[in-house]
Amino acid sequence: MVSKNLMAASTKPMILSILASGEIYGYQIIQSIIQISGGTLEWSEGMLYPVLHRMEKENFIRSQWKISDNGRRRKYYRLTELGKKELEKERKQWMSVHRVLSSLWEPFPAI
Amino acid sequence: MVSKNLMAASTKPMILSILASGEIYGYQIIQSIIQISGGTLEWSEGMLYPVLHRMEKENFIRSQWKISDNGRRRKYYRLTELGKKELEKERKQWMSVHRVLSSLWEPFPAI
DNA sequence: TATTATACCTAGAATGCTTAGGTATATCAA
DNA sequence: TTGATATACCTAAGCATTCTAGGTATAATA
Repeated sequence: MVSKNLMAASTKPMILSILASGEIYGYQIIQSIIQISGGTLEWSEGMLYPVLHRMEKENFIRSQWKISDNGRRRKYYRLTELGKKELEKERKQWMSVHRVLSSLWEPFPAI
Repeated sequence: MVSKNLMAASTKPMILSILASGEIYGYQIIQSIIQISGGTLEWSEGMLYPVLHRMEKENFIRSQWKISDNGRRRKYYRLTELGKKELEKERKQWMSVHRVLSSLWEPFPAI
């Protein structure tokens, strides 16, 4: 189980990162995260969709309805140019925090 | 500048980590973080003190007033046993999220 | 004597996730 | 054919938590 705060901080970069490798629909994003994390991250639909909607409003991603082979309607998302830049920002931010934490956790912290 | 969400997720583990190496007072925690991060993380007093108070209420840390050499009163904090366990939890959670992000960012993600 | 740095505190605004619901349809077993 | 399950989407409102913007007090310095 991952804390609320950590969830909140990681959803956006994760979604952007997943979308960086191509189009994908919401429900599938959840499955991917569960799979990649080996079940450690328990993403719910209720937390995913609002984030997707907000990111679309902010022009980081764009959506398109499609009908799959089995007749289901799915909303596919893809990254915009702005979204690619945002991903880079998020990645840098995450890494800068991670570096600080790492240096605190190392038995012999860097000077 | 680090996003609000990422701030929210990292303050607690950072404070616990800093306190793991010994007693320290609030104002000094801010200076440490600024120094360790090379100025990347801009911690304010307004965000630190409420977190310290909450963590003390939750019994992760304990405080004690002391008078420094120059006569200033300072509130020193130290980790409790519960706080040490909490730090371990936080560290594990952070790493599990970091692993997922890393695998998404690697050009050749691990199978 | 005035300014700056140190050192603490908090109310309330703003933000934004999570809970807890909801709809609709395809598949599959009984 | 009927019921259960999985798929696939959505949202209102509660709740938690930072951040803004103030506040107090004192030592050091100009």
